[in-house]
Amino acid sequence: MHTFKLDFPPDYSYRSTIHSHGWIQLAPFDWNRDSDELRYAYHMIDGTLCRMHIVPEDTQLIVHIESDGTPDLVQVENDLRWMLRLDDDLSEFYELCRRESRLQHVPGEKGGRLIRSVSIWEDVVKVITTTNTAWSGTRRMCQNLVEHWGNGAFPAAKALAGVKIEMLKEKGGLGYRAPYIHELAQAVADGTLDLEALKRNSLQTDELYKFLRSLKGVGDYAASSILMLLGTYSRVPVDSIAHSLVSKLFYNGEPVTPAQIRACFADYGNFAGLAYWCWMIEE
DNA sequence: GGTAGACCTGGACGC
DNA sequence: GCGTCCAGGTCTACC
Repeated sequence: MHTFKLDFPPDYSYRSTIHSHGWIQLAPFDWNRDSDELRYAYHMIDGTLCRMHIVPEDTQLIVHIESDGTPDLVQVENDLRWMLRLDDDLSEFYELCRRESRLQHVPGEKGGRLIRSVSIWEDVVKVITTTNTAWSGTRRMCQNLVEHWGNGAFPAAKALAGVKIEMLKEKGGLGYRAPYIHELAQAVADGTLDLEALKRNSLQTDELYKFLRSLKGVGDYAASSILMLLGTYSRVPVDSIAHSLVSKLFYNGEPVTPAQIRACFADYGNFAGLAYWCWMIEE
């Protein structure tokens, strides 16, 4: 067992971050309501299984690491900083929030940091499992993947690439998404696709969006959601919730189009998606 | 470029 | 308990 501490940046809230969206309800995340402890397991680059126990204490995080090998603690810290967005600067977004009554609470709550998985691979697969299903279905699919092919962590692309599509449908409960996720796993596993490079990307939003849309199973909503997880917030992820929210708030319950939804948040420019998100979770 | 239908699953509902 | 319907995004074929 290894233990280290991480200091919070001044405008950081651990609670707001882990509750920023539903990710901590998806395996391998495991949140303890009473202690606020967050557990998470993942395979490091060298394949070592790393289990984290994260406990907040004043302005610090106490991080306990269990591993079946000798973990590279520098890498673990970097992965954790990515996952909990400890290095994100949202000051520009907070300035916008202060001018909008519905978002004025966001800077005070130090909100807007969307928790994410350690790997882009895991987040892309998870976003695909959110599509065309209820949240309970997403939770079930993620749980199945972790249980059957991840040894307690989210399965590596290599692990899923070797599984038959029929098995992904049957045991994973992925349904028609199984071939999409299988194809993605194969491309990542054989090196054709380097999703992790997106962490260091310098692509323009449009190029990044176009690239994500080229992945099977990733449509407009999924690509926009993945962009948000990558820290690019200019696109609103238009799903059924967005339709009903915008319809209720701005169009008197009348049906709305995706263009009308985007137009409602256009003033937020590079933060349109994040503004929508903070707006939506408040409703 | 826009539209219709298929994809898959679980949950709600009626019988 | 069983059957039917619906919600939830994306893909493909077609116009």
